[in-house]
Parts: sequence; C-alpha cells; structure tokens
Amino acid sequence: MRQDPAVAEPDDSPRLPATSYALLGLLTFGDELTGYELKQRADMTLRFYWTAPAMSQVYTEVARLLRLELVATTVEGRTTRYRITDAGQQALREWMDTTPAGFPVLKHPVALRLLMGHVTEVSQLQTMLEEYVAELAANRADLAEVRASLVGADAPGQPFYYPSLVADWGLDYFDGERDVARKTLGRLTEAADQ
Amino acid sequence: MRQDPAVAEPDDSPRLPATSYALLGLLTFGDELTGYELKQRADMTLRFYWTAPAMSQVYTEVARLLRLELVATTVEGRTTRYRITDAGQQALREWMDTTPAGFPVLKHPVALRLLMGHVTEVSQLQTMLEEYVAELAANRADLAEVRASLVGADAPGQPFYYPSLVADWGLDYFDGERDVARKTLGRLTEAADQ
DNA sequence: TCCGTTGTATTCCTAACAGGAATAGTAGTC
DNA sequence: GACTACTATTCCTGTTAGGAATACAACGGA
Repeated sequence: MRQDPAVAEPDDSPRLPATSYALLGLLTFGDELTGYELKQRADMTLRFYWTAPAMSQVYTEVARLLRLELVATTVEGRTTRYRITDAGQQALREWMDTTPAGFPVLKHPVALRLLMGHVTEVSQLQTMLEEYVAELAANRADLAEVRASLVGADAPGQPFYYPSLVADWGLDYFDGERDVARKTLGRLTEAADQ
Repeated sequence: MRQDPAVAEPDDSPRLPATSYALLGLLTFGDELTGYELKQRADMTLRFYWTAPAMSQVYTEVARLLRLELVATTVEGRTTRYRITDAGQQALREWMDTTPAGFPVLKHPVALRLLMGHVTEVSQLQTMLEEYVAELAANRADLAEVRASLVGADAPGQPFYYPSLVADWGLDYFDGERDVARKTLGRLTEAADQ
C-alpha cells in the first residue's frame, strides 16, 4: 500500500510510507536490532495493529532508512545492527505530530464473504463464523501473552506504558469482534430455524 | 497484498486474489456494471470491510475475470458493462466454500502511533484520539446511511439480507472502536493529571 | 453560443507490499 | 558427525494503492 507518497519534499523531511515510521518506532525502545530481530519484534507487537511487514520489506526499509541517515549501523561479522539516529528521532517526532489521525484500513475476509452469503448455504456461513470465533480466541490469547510480558513496566512513565495501552485496546477489539461474530451467528441460526 | 497466489492450479479453477472474488461478488446482485460503476459500488459497500480497490485495479481485475471467462461483457459505444457468467458463479461459490475463514488484516495508524507515544507529548496523542473519534462518527454516519438504504429488502431471504448483516456488524465495530478510543483517552488524561 | 464545470469511463505509470524461495552460517543434540 | 533448528540476508514475482492523464458526454450560466 502507499499511504504517503515517498517523494522528496521541498524541505529536508521526506515523507516516508507509514511502515518506515513503524520500523523506526520499533527502534526507539533503546536497543540495536538486526533486520531479523526487527521482523521478530514486528511480529510480536506490530502485527496486531499494523501488518507485520515481510522479511524482504524489512530489509528494503532499513536500507532506505540508512540511506536517509535516519538509522545508523553497527556491523559485526556478517550481521548488521540498526539503531535510530537523532535525525531519525526528529523525523519520527515530526511524523507523529504532523500526520492527520488517519482511518484504519480493514481487510476482513469473513465480513467480505458474509456480504455475498446468498451465493452459498447458510451452514457454510455458520461454519465460517465458528472458525472465525476460534481464530479470534487464539489471537486474543497471543496478544494476552504479549500484554502479560509488559506487566511491571506498564505504568505511566515506564517504557512499556504506551505498548500496554495499545495491547489493552487490541484485547478489547478482539472481545468486541467475538461478540459481534457470535451475535451474527445467532441471527443466522434464528433465521435458518424459521 | 497477495492473499492467494494467482497461479494456475492443476484443476480448472485458478485461485484468484480475494479482491477478484470481491468484485465478482458485487456482480451477483443481478445487474451489469461498468468498471466505473463497480468502483462506485465498492466505495459504497466494500470499503467498510475490505479496501475499496483503486480504479486502476478494478479495470485490471475485470480484464482478468474476462480472460478467465468468469464475467462476460456488453459493449455499447465506448462503455463496457460486465456481468457474471455461470462459470463465475461457480468459481465464486467454490471460493466461498473451500477457503478457510481467514483473519482480518488491520492497518490502524492511530494504534500504531499510540504504540510509540513516548516520542511525543501526551497532548498530541489526546488530539489524535479526539480526531479519530470524530472520524469514527463520520464513518459511522456514512455506514448508517448505507444501512438505512437496505431497509425493506433486508429480511432473511431478501436480496439485501446479507449486506444488512454485514452493515450491522460494521456499525457495532465502529461503536466498539469509539468506546475503546474514549476509554484510552480517559486513561491518558488520568495519567497526565497525576 | 461558447465556456467552464461536473460526471462518466478508461488507461498508464510508479512505488509499496506480500510471500516465499534460496542461500548460508551457526548452534545445539542424539 | 550428521541432522535439525535458528539466525541473517537477498532475490524474485505478482498484487495492490494511488494518482495523473485522457476523453467524451451533459448541464448551467454569461
């Protein structure tokens, strides 16, 4: 996707795609990471609110960030570690402060298929919704585990305060989805029983 | 994105990306549409649960569907109308019945920026959340309008039954988001006031 | 009547993005 | 000492987003 055109601006702050800033943000927690570790951290945290970028994309992203000097590297044998630079901090801060809120983009395959439910049997839709509820539970459990790992450093002012806010948001979201999916399943069953 | 590889299968039913099936689904409501109208219908309905495909993509999609004979055309002057074929109906049905539920992909710029809230001021985050709540209200209103337009044909068995189920799902989702955003805003304010 | 605007309809281009395969070294284990 | 799992990176292909460009209606006003 192309949220922002990655075109050089007249001023010295080029607008990067949101994924660039997402990765840059993952580097603001105080450590140096390899591309591989960045991918892992993205899978751990980012994937619940953003798409976890593909490996290939992580590497092309950090290459660009390096070119723009928003990150710096420490090479050690055949592994390269990335850390955010002052310019990177500044660019991130500016992006945070000047970007309009922006509406979530959702790709919901279950809702999509429900929309054209008339092309198949009700029982098929019921199965789909049940599967979805099960997947939701699994994902909720994953996120709950992540959330639990933040406990102890999740108070205001502590390093994981904001991640904990977002994780709680995600847990509420999953619970909401579960409720709506169940409600819809109920409506389907009710209609089928008549 | 590449949900499904668009590779020809050994059997005669190639797996298409989900967006192809989404457009095919929009053609199952009984009418013939131009690419332009398909885009409009997608903006009207699809955009709440899926991304409304770009114009360019609508046209490349229908071109492929035509090549695969899943749609047929009626050319009239310089406008081309597309309708779903029997083969298209069958392909859609098969996709509906054989695809695993599939988990939603979410790109939530507000959550993303909240995750790295520590790089900016709390007031900035509060503003962002307030903007988001306002945008949610606007989107909810749009969807409510769409939902209202289905009334009268939204009972089980009627043409807009499934669209109405999905629209109700979406309304609940927006309400849930509004509640969580407000809750998070409250937590932020509480922490800032201490 | 001419002109500008709005809406319809389509095409083209570029860059972002997903997903996986390929490679290759390294560390533990049976 | 082979087998497996994990770390680390690169490459390729096709999908997707977003916008610009084109062009031809139709409509309303000066």
